[in-house]
This record gives sequence, structure tokens and C-alpha cells, in this order.
Amino acid sequence: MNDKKTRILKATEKLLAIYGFHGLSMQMVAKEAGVAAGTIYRYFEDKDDLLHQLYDHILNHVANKVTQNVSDDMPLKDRFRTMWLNIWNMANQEDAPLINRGQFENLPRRNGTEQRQMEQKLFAKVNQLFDEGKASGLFKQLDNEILSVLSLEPSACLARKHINGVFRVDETSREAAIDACWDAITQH
Amino acid sequence: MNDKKTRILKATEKLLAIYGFHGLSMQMVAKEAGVAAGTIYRYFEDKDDLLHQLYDHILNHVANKVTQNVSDDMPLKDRFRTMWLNIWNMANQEDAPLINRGQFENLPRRNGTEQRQMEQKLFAKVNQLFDEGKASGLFKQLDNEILSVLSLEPSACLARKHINGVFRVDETSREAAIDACWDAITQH
Amino acid sequence: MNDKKTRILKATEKLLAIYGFHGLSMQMVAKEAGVAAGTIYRYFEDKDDLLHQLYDHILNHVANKVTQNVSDDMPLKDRFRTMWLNIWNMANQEDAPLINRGQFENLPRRNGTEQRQMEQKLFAKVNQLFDEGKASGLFKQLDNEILSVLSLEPSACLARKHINGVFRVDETSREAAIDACWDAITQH
Amino acid sequence: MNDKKTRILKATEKLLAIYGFHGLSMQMVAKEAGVAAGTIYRYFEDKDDLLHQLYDHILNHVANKVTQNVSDDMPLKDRFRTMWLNIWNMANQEDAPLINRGQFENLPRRNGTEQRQMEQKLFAKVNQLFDEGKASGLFKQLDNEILSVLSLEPSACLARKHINGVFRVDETSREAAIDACWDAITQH
DNA sequence: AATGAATGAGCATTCATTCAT
DNA sequence: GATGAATGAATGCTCATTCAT
Repeated sequence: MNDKKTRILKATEKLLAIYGFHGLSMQMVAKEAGVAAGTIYRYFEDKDDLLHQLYDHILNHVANKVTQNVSDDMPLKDRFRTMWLNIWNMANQEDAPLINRGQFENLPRRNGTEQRQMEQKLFAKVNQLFDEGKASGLFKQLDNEILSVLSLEPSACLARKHINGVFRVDETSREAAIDACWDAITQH
Repeated sequence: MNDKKTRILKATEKLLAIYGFHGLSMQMVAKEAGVAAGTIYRYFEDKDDLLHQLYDHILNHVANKVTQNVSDDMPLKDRFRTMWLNIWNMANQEDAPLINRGQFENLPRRNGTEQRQMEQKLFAKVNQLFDEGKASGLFKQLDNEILSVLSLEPSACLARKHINGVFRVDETSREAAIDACWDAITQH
Repeated sequence: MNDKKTRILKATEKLLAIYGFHGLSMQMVAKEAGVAAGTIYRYFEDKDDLLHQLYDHILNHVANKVTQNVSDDMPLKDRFRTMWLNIWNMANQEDAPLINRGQFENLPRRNGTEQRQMEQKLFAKVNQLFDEGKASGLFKQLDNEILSVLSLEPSACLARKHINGVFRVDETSREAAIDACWDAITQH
Repeated sequence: MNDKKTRILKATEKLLAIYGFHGLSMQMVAKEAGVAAGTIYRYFEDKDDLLHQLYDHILNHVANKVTQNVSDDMPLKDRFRTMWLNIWNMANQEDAPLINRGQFENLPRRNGTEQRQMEQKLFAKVNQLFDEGKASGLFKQLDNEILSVLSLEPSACLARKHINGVFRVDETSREAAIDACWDAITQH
């Protein structure tokens, strides 16, 4: 049943977060999910497929998180700040243990156009933000992907280093970082 | 001889870039390096040690590349631009196949203070740049690590996506991206 | 199934008898037992566990053999003679190839009290023989372990040397040896 | 030089006593002996040969120890008692770490007649004791090997169990055991 | 549909032995 | 003679995958 597939995905995510990529065996997943080893192969072609689907599963979750509490009628800056903080907060939340990237970013992922389109759709609100910003003359005239790397990627990167203890980021610094990211993409 | 150790490191780097972290076996490394499997263990304690040493090896290379052609008497902006491009260019060069990060960043690394200090020293020039910028009132008053994430990390990130074909970055966009990164860390 | 576990134990015993402790590899065991290498690890934690369990398995067999056809109502001397010959005969039988000690005695064995108690119970009849002999004033007042070494150990030792061709022991000599062992433990 | 050969044998004996048969590698022996790995092969054909020669080396030592302080003009019983105690004492002495049998008895040994003859000669005094005892009508008319197993083997066996902590043998018991062994081989 | 015992190729690592110096 | 770096087959063990039930 669908129930089982979900349990397998959840188990995989959990174990991946705990033991990392190396320490993940199909038998462990089976045990954690409460199914037989063979059952996994009824829902997933092989280990790669399991990981691919997990990627999609998590990406979906991420997209929802990133764009939550963001509505079209909010001022651009508010929308940006909300998204930036959504990304920042994700790292601290238990329900998405893999977002402490490193582990997520390096999941094997499919590279077809189909995959690309899906990802586009998931992050439609982000693209909309950048499109509006450019149309209004507020943002620099750069591809959305580049704007994203300049302004949102640092949020994820800082959060990861913060959470991993590489260095601390206090609230004041964090607010300054948000403004700096805003400075990066706006015209001067 | 030292020759063999180097060949083993080079082989590991190459195979890691091709097959990723998993799918890297000691026998593969041996074959690629043109030595016997047992020989690896003459130079490296075990697989972990091989990876640790590779990390240091590459980090050294990276640090040199990043700070090359950067001297203290250049204007801040020039220094910054040079470093940014150094990072960008690294991704395109065959001699450092792992810099298409993702794979490099996730090498297991030692976490002692000793390791941290070594890394600090390697990137002294980067820190100097940020320190001078802040002292002169040109840069925002933020920790060097944060400034680095805001301004240099995007270079690596864009380069990686560029090289992996996620999207194209033409020269004009690249120059605009450099300016945007500069905007991120300077006062307005 | 239990069948497989038994086959693995039998195969181990056989190969141990032929090739000795070293020269016993898990793959050899697997091949001889007609199972895949990995299957062994379904029934035994690791090589040590396999050897431990084999020890128990054989000790059980030995205990049964040694005390077979021995009943409490037989005269002491008859019981002793029967056990002595049971030990002697074991060496000649194909179903217990490791009894040509040397190899058996040096199997790694667990050393917990649990193990000790199990062994005590297995050889209860031997202890009973010695206890009765001492109670009746027929035997010397020595610990059972010492009496055992003086009277039964030589049987195993002679049998081993006989079987290994170190020297021949004809029937007359054997009977004399039994009497000699009896002389060793009885009062004079 | 002869010096090196001796050092290699001593090193082997020591390491064998500490790490057992399994944990003995040629590189360890080389290190302990203070020679290069390759040097071992100048004095010994291969690992087997090293072990064979160690066997002979130790057997020589054992033979000397067993028959020390034994002279032809001592009464039979005194000679016997001395040998019995020589065997018993060997187990406690540091200079022959392998005698705690198990490890020694299971060294691979050559089985040629040549080997047999050498062993005969080493234990000539033991044979002489038994021959005299039989000639005088004091001992049972049994092969020397059998007499040996009945009377001296228990000494080694008890000593081993004593030293390994299987059970304690106090002085009184030990004297009784010597008498019991004497009873085993004498006529009644 | 689901199971889980069985598989066997693959892994990291060791070590007896060789041989150029 | 002596060295010790190099070898590569062999080891104990794991784990993705299959398939009879």
C-alpha cells in the first residue's frame, strides 16, 4: 500500500540523517520501516531509485517550506525575507532531518528535463518574486538562477555552517546577512 | 617513493570525481594509480586516512589557486575580483577535478583545532581582504566567515552549476554577478 | 533451516580436522557445506562464534560418547573401563574427526561460568564415578579433575598417538594401559 | 650470522606466546628480531620452515630441562620424581614461554623418521629410566611410549591446567599426583 | 502482495614472499 | 649479506538483490 511506500521513504530519510550515505543498507531500511527486505523492491526499482524518489520527496517538502507564508500581495522585501528565513529555519527542524544539506544535496539525482521542469514548478513562487522584482526595476537584470544563488543560497549555506557548529550566527548578524543578500540582487 | 603517494592521491581524486564517494574502492584506486592494492597501505593508514589526506592535499591546492595573483598592494576591489575569478576558473581546470564541490566539501575531514588552524592559515589572504575592507569602512561589519559566504561562495556555486550544465553563465552575467557579490558585502 | 546450520558445523569440523586451525577459511567452509559464503553469517555471528559453537557441539557429542553404556548400577571398575574405551574408540570414528584432539582442545572457547557449568553437567557421570570411588575408600582422595587427568586423559593421549601413527598400541597393551590407569587412581 | 638466526627464533617464540599462532606475521617477527623481513628468508625457507625449526629448538630446550639434575646413579624413584617436577616447573618459567603447551604441541612438525630419531635421542635418559625399571621388574612390561603417557604426560597436563587457571593444584595434591603416576607404571 | 532466507560479487585490509638496490 | 618497498592473492565479512513460499 501507499502506507508502506511512505514508511520506507521516512525510514530511509531518518537512517540517512543518522548514519550517512555509507551506513545505509537496504536491510536497515527494511527493519526501520517494518517491512521485509524484498518488499522495498515492490515500490522501488533498486537502491538508486529509492534515493531518487527520496530526493523528490524531500524537494517537495523543501519547496513547501520555502514558500510557506508567502503570498503575492506581500511587498517584495517581505516575501524575500520570509523565504530567506524559511530556508534558515528548515535546518533546525526535526521533520526534515536531511536538510542539513551535505547529505541532501549529494543524494544522487536524475538529470532529465522532466526533473528540471518539476523543480521549476515547485519553486514557482521564487521565480515569481524575481520576475516581479526585475519588472519593477528594483532587481538587477540577471537570470533567476543567478539571483537565487546570490541571495538564497547564502541562507542555506550559513544555516548549514551554523548548525554544524562551524561558526555561530547571532540574530543581529542574521538580519544583517538578509540585508546583504537583498543588496546583492537590488539595483544601486 | 613520494611519487607513488602522489599517484595514489591523484588517482583517488580522479575516481572520486567520476564515481563519487561511493563506488570508490581501494582496488580501483590501486589500479588507476598503477600500484598494488597493498601498496596503498604503505602510505595511508586506511581508507579514511587516504580521504583525509586527500582533503588536505586539495585544500592546499585550492588555497593556492584562490589567492594566486593577489597582492597586498592591489586595490580591494581588484583583489576581490581576482579571487572571485580564481574560484570560478578552478572549476574549469582539469587538474582539480574535485573542486566541482559537492564531492569535495563532503570528503570526511578531521575536526581538530590543528586542522582548523591550518585552514585559517591557508586562507589568510582572504581574511586580510575582509579585515582591511572593514577597517576602511567600505565593508559591512560582519564576521569574515559570513562575508565569505555572501561574496565568494556564490562564485563556487555558480561555477559548479555552470560546469554541470544546470545553466549557462555568459561573461556579461558573470561580471554582473561579481558586482552583485561586491554589493552584498559593501556598505550602502 | 536447521539443516544448513548443521551442514556448516559438519563442514567446519571436517576441514578443521584436515587442514587445521589455520588454513580454515570461511569460503572453504561455505563450499564444503554447499552454501554461499554469506549464508554462514546468518547462523553465526562471525568466525569466532562459529568456532565457539563448534566447540560446544563437539563437546556435547564427546560427553555423550564418553558416558554411553555407563549406568549407575555397574561396578566401578566396569564403569571406568567402559568410559576409558569409549574415549579410546572415539578417535577411530569418522563422525567425530576432531577428537584426535590437539585440534579440538585448542579451539577457542568461551570462558564464562555459564560455559563451565555446562561442561560440568555434561560430564556429571564421570564426576559421579570419582565421587563414589572416593566415598567407598577405593580411590585416592584427590580432586576429580586430577583423577581425570591421571586416568582418562592417557586414554585420549594414547588413542591420538595410536591414530596418528606415532606408535602402535595392540590390544594386550591397551588392556594393560587401562589397568595402569586404574592403578593410578586406586589406593594401595 | 648465527646471531641473527637465534634472534629470529627467539622473537618467534616470544610473539607466538603472546599473540598465538594467528597473530604471528613475518613482519612482526622481523621487527621484534630487529632484522628486515627479507632477512628471515636467508635463514628459513619459508614460514613453515621457521616454525619447524622453532619446534626443534624448543624441543631441545625441553629435553634438557626435563632431564636436568637427573643422573644414572640416582634411585629410580628419585629420577622419576625429578623429571616429573622438571616438567611441572617448566610451565612456570619465563624462558620457555611456549611450553604452556597448547601452543607448542600444535606447532606444525615434520614427521620423517629423521625427526623421530632426533627426538628419541633427546629423551634418551627418559628411555633409560623406563628400561631400567622394566629390567629390574619394578615397572610394568609396556612400551616406553606408553609408560611415558601414563606417568609423565599427566605432569604436563596438570601443569598446563594449573597455569591456565582451570584449577589449582596445591603442593600436597601435587605430591599425591606424583605417587599416583608412579603407581600407574609400577607392578603391584 | 509480502516475506526473509539465500546468494555471491564486492569490499577493506593483511601478509608471505620477492627482488632491485 | 641485508634491506624493506612492493606485490597481489587471500581473508573475513557486507549487502543489494532475487525468488520460492
